[in-house]
Amino acid sequence: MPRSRPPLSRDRVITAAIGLADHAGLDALSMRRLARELGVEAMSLYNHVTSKDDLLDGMVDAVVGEITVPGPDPGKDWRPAMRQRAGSAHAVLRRHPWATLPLVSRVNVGPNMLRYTDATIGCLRAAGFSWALADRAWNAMDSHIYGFTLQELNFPFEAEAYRQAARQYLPLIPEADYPHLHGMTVEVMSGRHQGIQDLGFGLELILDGLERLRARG
Amino acid sequence: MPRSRPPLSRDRVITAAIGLADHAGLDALSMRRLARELGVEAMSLYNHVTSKDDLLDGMVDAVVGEITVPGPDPGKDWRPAMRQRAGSAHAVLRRHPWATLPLVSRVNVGPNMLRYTDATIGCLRAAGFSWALADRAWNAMDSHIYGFTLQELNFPFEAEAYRQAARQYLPLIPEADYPHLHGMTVEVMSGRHQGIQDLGFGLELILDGLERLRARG
DNA sequence: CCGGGGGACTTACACTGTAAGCCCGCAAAA
DNA sequence: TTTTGCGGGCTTACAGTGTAAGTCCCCCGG
Repeated sequence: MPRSRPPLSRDRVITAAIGLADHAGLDALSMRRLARELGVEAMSLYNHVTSKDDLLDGMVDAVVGEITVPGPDPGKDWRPAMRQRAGSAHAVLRRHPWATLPLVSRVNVGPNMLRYTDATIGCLRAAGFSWALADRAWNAMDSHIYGFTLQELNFPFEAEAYRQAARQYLPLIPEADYPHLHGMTVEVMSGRHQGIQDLGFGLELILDGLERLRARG
Repeated sequence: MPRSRPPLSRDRVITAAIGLADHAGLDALSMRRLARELGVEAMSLYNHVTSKDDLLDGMVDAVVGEITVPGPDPGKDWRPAMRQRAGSAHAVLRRHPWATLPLVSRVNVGPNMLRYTDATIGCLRAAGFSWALADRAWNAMDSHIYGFTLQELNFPFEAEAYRQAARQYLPLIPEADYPHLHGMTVEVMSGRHQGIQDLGFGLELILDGLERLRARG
């Protein structure tokens, strides 16, 4: 006898949707498929979610909830807190590769998102940033985090796979037409420097610049 | 008598698709709708485009073709060339607001894209960047450009409209729960500093940091 | 014991991308 | 001039999408 399944709920729907997107991609997330995963019919989902967009908003906010929020008092140096914030956001977005696009391409005002940005602004303010500078600083750091993560998602993560990809693309990049890009590709293939960039490189440039502006008052 | 329309071609299809996406949004771009716009049936498009993804690739590459490419020799200072490149990319992506997402979320190897990155790398190399540093520099700058543009697209452009938006969102941000974000929102509403950020702020931080690294060799 | 309501269900609609096959008109070959 | 081939537009069809509307049943409070 099929035991009566646990009752549906908004949380169960969102959690299942995240799981589905995680291992089958966002394209595979359709209301019918998600319902099947939950042992339910498609239209039943609409008792807990007003639309697919609403579902997506819930998914994104749940993912943002996984990010470690910076503490309110950064102490003498605010930069470690921001490094940790960026690292955590990046790690979470890597765990849910589908999430970055909806995160950056729609306004999100879920509770986790609000808490996340509130903590960030609070940390900057406590470190002595003016409102205006905190706004710009937050914007610059997030631009980097999201932009970097998006670019990174298009490429293989492992160094060896990255070299393979370079070799695969090389025929598309004849030296006569694109000498510098060709050279860069060969350089990557050689392994002399792996193309895997780290988030920290650009982030440190930004943090250093911000610290100078902050100190200047 | 209806004069026979000009013959279809890949370029005509792509150009019409860009026009449609520009003024009706990417969601409105369906093969049937695009065909109607061209006075043709949907399936006819497939004689010039292998799939909708192929069409999207073509559209993105055409948009990238509008970006002004940096010259090969930056002279004494490479930074003006990169400023101009970033500004041009940003302006183009603002002209085609739908384009940033497909640009960052898929691998693009169209001729314009290749030319664009080739010129960028060439410019950095000519300025004395090592392969490795040029790669990281390029990555950091593009992360900022794309991340910034994406964030910006979610908000109104005009200062007054921005203040309006802040006022509209304020009820969602009770001071008790989100004191700092609330404070920031009030600050924006007051007009003491307009939330409109400029691309240059973060970009200059990155350029300065890169110049230091370059000079250090 | 008897409503009433919440939640899952069925059906239906307009729309999507695109595979398969038809058919006409024009250009090159005979 | 006639024949032939074929490129490019056309029609039809299919599986899949989000979701509006309406039905039914079960459980819980009065």
